[in-house]
Amino acid sequence: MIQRPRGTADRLPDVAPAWRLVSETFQRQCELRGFAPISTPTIERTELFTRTTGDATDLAQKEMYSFQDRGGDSLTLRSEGTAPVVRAYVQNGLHNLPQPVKLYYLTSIFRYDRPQAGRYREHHQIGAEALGDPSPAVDAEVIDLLWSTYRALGIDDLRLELNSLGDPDTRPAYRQALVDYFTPLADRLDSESRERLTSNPLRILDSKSPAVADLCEGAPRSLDFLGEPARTHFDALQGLLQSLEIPFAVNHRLVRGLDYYNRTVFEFVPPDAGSQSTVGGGGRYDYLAELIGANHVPGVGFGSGIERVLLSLERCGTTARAPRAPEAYVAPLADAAVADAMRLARQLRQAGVAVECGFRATSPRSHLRRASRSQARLAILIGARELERGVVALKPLNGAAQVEVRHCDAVRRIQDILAGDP
RNA sequence: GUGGGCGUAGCUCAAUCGGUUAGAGCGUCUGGUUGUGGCCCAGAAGGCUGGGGGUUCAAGUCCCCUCGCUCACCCCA
Repeated sequence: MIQRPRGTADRLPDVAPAWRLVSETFQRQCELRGFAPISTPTIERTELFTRTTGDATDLAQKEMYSFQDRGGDSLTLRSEGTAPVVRAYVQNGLHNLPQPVKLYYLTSIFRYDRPQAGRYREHHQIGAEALGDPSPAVDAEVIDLLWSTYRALGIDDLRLELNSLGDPDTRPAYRQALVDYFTPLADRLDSESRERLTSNPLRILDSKSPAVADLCEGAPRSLDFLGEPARTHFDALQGLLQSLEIPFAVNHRLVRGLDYYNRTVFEFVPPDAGSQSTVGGGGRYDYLAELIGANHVPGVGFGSGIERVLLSLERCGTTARAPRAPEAYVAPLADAAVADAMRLARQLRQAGVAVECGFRATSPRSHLRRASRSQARLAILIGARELERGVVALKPLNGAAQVEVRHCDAVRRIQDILAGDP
């Protein structure tokens, strides 16, 4: 049998309540802050991702779902949320709106990677981007949005880690300092880190190898290389987070996996920090727009994996409320009653009553079994007898007595019964 | 891309040393005398034992390959 592609998932109805809780909670937090929804295409030109993400990143080197379309263009399934939003901002002239432009999205992300716990080839992210304003307050606002979303979901055990990577004019000096530090220690680095010494020295700091981690302890810190504006920005951000009472810890080894970040980077990580444990993360990317050939547009944002938020939700014991159960169940007992049953069901639904309809004429026993299992509070029976006399039988499923009402009064009487009036 | 574990019904699991027609619980469907639910009872449907090859008189069981799932590495969310 044909099965779903590796690393993808069918989302069955039983997970819908939790999923909806996450998306609605996030949406509400966004709207409380004036963030507006945006969606971008599932496919983008491949260069959008390769030029922004960075050539040396794993994402660009081996994780993109790229293909040629029939016209010969190279397209890529969205591998990351930020670059498409920046592209859309520029392409649609959103710089003509009051700045910053605050946007949010809920979207699928595709990365060709080996699946494991909390990691999929297609996963989903909630994300937000604030474009057009370089102020540290915008960084704080964006972090507050994500933090508040987690809190509103009952997730209170994530650790916020923070760092600043500085600006492009100071990055080379820091990069060189790292190279100078690690080069004499090269024989103690693993092969991957040795390669990064030339390709992407910052990412050595990210290594989980214990031996490399030890070496990182003594490595130069990005904060010591910040220029004056970046320094001021970072200090201001920390002050704002403190006044918002959002706890955080500076992590000198936090560098993030995408190259376009400058200044602020942050991650929310769970306490049982496994290896791929980031629940959400982001940062500032003031030079991203230029990478795709646009004018300068400062920006800051984040992405958070919904599947991982769901894991945190479970860990913290948050449960979503069950979906609405049908209130009434309409049971045709004779073939001639099916049309009537469906018509009555429609009238009830138009009146706002959730109704499940039995589709096949069968025994009362069978219908009532279904009605019970459907959680409906009331069964509405229509058989040959009822048709003949222009009535329907209403049977409350809580054991109360069955009553007969005229067909033309049915909707009103049913609403009364469901409302609790006799 | 690398390594470990696991693949039997929709789900959770049995099946002795390699031995007859692969079973159970749950779930699903049907029925339990006239048109009345839950509980209970009965019955039915549902399996190429992931797939392919090999060893053997005989394979769910042993061997090889492959696919899938899963966990970890790498990396990300």
